[in-house]
Amino acid sequence: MKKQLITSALPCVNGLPHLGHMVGCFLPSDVYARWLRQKGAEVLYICGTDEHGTTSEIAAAKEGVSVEDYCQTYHDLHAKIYKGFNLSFDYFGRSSSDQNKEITYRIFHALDANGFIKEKTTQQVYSPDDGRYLPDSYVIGTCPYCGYDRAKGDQCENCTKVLDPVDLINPKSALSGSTHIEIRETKHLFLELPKLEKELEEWIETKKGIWPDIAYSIAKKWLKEGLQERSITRDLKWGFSVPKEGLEDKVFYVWFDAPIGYIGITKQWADEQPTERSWEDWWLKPEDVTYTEFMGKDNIPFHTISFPATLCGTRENWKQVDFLKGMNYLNFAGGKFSKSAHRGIFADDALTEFPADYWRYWLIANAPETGDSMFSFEHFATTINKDLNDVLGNFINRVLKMTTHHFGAVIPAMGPTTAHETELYQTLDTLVQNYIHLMDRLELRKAMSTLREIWVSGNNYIAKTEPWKVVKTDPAYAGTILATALHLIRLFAELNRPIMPETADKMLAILNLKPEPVWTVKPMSSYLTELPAHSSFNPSDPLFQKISPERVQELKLKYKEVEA
RNA sequence: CGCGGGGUAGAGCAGUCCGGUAGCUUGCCAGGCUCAUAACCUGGAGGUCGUGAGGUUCAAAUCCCACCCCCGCAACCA
Repeated sequence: MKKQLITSALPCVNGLPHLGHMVGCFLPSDVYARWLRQKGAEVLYICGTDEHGTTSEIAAAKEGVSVEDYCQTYHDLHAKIYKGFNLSFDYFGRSSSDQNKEITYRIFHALDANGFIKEKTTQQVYSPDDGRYLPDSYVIGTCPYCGYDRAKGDQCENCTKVLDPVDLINPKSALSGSTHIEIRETKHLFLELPKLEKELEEWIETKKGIWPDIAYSIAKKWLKEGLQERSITRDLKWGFSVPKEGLEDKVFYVWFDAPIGYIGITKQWADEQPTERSWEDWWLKPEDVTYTEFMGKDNIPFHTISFPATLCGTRENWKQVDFLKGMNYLNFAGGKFSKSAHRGIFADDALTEFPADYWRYWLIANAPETGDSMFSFEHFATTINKDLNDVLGNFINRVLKMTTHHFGAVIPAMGPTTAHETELYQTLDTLVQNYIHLMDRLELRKAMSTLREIWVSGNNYIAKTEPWKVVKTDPAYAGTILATALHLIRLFAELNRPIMPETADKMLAILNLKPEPVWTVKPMSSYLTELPAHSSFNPSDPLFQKISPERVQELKLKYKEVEA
């Protein structure tokens, strides 16, 4: 297997992630990274905070701290939350790192040398009282079309007309409220995307039917409309200063250096152990690497057009994305997620309510793969109660209790098997193959539905063999049944591992086992018979707890979920 | 006519590319079991597949056309 490079979209350092962000890129990428590692692949899983841009500058000013301190604080906060969700990044870096600066400059110089960078004079809004240029959306005024008096300079929220800041009547700064607004001419650099359009189109065409529809169709849409020269610099202080004569007081636009951050962060990782790690092995030897990107749909244009074009224009042999897992949005039944309005579930709050594995399972099982999906506490509670408690948790519990009661806390000896076991082996051989196939293809919801079927097959086996009866007449066969069931706990643990790592470890710990670094599927006839007889296990309390209807009501109130 | 996605049992979804008896989960009803977290297993009821007595076809959820409705995005808010 080739080396597996995995990246999750870099979260903006401002603002904390909510469930939509978790399911949009972090959790699916983590599940995939864990899955591939478990299969024995050499994986490098990269993420980090995206720190540049106007928003960081302004937010830092509001908190009265330097932008460097602000970003450090929030970077650490992000890292802590992701750790709480058990995201297994090999490195969680920063787009503002020196390493990223170095790579960004290298790429910029190559693009410039190859004639893909163009200098143009543009008109920008300047606010003398704020002492800075204003992004379009930071200029507010009266919409010339509908008269709405709080229209933003990029678009009127009331009539949805797309605007230019100069169109606004009585424009003022959204920061200071100052009405003293100037239009200044300023030089900026543009990436000449039209020159690369044909190459991009040919490349995207090779992804038809391979990438998720949403990724392919969004890329095609941009190409169909024709690419435009895209500005890669901004009049800001916070960012990488532009290494070109006459432009040193400007910085690169966040969308230029953020995707390059995947590479820069890889170098941060490599620099920690320079003798053993090489970032070039991952990014400049494309034939050795399979690269999978994860992101929400808003990120797709930048990862299918701008970033590939950026790499392509260097004429160096950069690794381009092989598979792009684009996700739709997870919405909240109570309306848009809003931290300030305390509406919706943010990642830090989520962990105070339930263990990470509850969220991980629900979010992956309900991932918005084909369309936007909705989070509601009702649905969450039903899934957790039914799938995790009744089907999986109860299976483990009934097997452990029954075995302990009749045989003590040891794995009973495995005797001759019957048609029941043969049927179980056949069912599971098929289901496990399906599960592997779906996980490999990143069809997460279908994979979870198959995983559930696998758990159900355990309960089904117990129901058919009725060990509580058999033990009275044929204790040896009852031992075989329960030994088989204990083996199932190990199987389930291995299959659960990418999704619910903590639970999987607990399940293995019950059997006094440790996760095997590499798990390879074997025929069930051998996999479900190989644990040594009479080895002890640890009876455990139920692994999951149910969520009561009262608790659901409390949560709905607390997070402002309204009735549908 | 801005762009994209969607409208399939009460709810949440699959099936649509490559037309051929409408599937899954949950909820509901009944039965089995009583080892287990009042859990588990089995069976059943429930859908004119958004609308058009539209087009193509022996056959349409699936292909074509028109229309309606919902969600998201609109390139300096990551």
